[in-house]
Amino acid sequence: MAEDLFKALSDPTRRHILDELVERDGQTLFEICTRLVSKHGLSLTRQAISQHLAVLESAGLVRSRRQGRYKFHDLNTEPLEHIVNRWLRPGTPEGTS
Amino acid sequence: MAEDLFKALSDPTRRHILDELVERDGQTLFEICTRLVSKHGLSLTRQAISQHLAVLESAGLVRSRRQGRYKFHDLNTEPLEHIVNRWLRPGTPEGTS
DNA sequence: TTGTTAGGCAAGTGGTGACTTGCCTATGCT
DNA sequence: AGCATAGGCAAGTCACCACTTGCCTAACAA
Repeated sequence: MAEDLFKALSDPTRRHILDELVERDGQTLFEICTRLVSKHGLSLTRQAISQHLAVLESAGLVRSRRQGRYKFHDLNTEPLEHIVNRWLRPGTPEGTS
Repeated sequence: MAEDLFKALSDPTRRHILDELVERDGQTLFEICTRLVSKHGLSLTRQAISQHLAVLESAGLVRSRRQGRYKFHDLNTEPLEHIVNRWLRPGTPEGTS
């Protein structure tokens, strides 16, 4: 649903998580935690990141695959491509690509 | 700022306003109010829409021009084009357009 | 089996944002 | 002038969301 997508993107921490997954796909929860702390200076609990990942996953922006006791998270940019086209003028050159 | 842009898009009423402005550009506040009520069944106060328009305008998605006692609102899709490119994989075909 | 690591579940709290209500200013018409 | 229309300002309420705390389960290693 579009509602979940925009709500997922509305939080800056979740956008930082997406930034991390663009750099390196298939990260685990603890990896994302430590990289958010070291690179962006965010001091958040593991549960906070876990909840953010759940929101991103329900929005279709992140897909997760469980492997043993690890859970790897992969980015999925496909939902992003629809959100801009919604408000493009009919006849605008960018819409015809 | 990117923060304002995503926050502006996070509200469904604001997205409906953008939908209205795509259909007909340069609408006034009362026009947007009546069309939101008639087409989307939203029952909102004039002030609510006014505040939404202020948010959209501070995000750069709407530009307003005052003319007499009327204030016309125009859509500006330019900020939308940056938000997708942020998370496109380097090397993805869509990113090279 | 004991300990450690990776992750999940659930309740509670604080702050922000959407919406309303009430009143005020400004433009245009007669 | 007087009145109606188009819009703005400010305070107050309410619900939702981000975040924490505490405890629990599952997998691997010693």
